[in-house]
Amino acid sequence: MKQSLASKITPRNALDSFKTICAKTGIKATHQRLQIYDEMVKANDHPTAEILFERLREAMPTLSLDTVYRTLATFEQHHIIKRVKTDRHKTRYEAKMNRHHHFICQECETITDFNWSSFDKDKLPEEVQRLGTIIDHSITVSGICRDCTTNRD
Amino acid sequence: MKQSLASKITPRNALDSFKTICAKTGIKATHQRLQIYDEMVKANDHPTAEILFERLREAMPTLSLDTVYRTLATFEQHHIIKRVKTDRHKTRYEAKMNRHHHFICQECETITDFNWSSFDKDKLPEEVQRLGTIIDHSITVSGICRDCTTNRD
DNA sequence: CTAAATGCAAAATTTTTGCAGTCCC
DNA sequence: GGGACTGCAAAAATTTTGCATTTAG
Repeated sequence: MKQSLASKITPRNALDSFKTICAKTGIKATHQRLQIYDEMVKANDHPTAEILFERLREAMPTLSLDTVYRTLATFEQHHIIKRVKTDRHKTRYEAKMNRHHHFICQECETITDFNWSSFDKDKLPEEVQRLGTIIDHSITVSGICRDCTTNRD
Repeated sequence: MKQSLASKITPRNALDSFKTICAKTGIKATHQRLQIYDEMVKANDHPTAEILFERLREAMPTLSLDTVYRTLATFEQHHIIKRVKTDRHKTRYEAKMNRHHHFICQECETITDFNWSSFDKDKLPEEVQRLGTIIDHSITVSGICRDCTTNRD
């Protein structure tokens, strides 16, 4: 996989680096985008567009939900963030761009990242490579998280 | 993973076996469910609820889309079919219940199944097992399929 | 300046729900 | 017969779009 622009950026210098990302991708560094990106980098809970909107609204009362949607779509196109595939309908997003995998709780919908470096080193089977050009791949584990298991009747 | 009820059923005897599935799961074997299940077993293109509805409508003019949604939800609850996670909004479904993985074309949204038995034999890392009870897991590969690569300008 | 981005409102898309009637077990 | 299921219509939920205005480069 191609090294992504955002992969070297830590929360600490996210705001400083965002202008560089914009310069490289050719998108404009607006106030809204800056804030949305910052919030995405801080978030480790794979928020939906709506959740992100609620978080940002406090500091930006005039922000509109459609701008959040449009911005996230733009970020995704430029590989600044990723969509996360879940079984549910609401699309969720993450700014963590290095390779990792997801555990998704079927009960509470919490998404937890995990690493599996020995898997990451493996090549995908020939059969898959023949299907086309591979851009990305990851493992999704679905189950019931510890919290939900404990809290069950 | 627990062996699913539908996994031994081939298209040939799908209709015959559907009543058995219903008996085991305790759901009623209605005409609509029979037809929807049959269509799902025949389909190898991971259709959406709407596409399935269109296919069935010819033979069942009074079928309604909400019944298709409700039926697919019921089937999913009883592990008769699975939802397929895609980046896009429309939920897609499949009746192939044995372990396999997906290649999803980012251009045409075609989902192609592939097998990777050596991966399937591996245990997930300890780190993941600690997150909770694992129900299922699979690999999603995203890329551009051969057809889309060829047809590009 | 100018093309791109935003906010507002309205629409489009996808999925769910209430209810009255129908059908399986 | 009784509870589960269906169809209809209407609503809910999620995402997208058109347009006038504002803003970054």
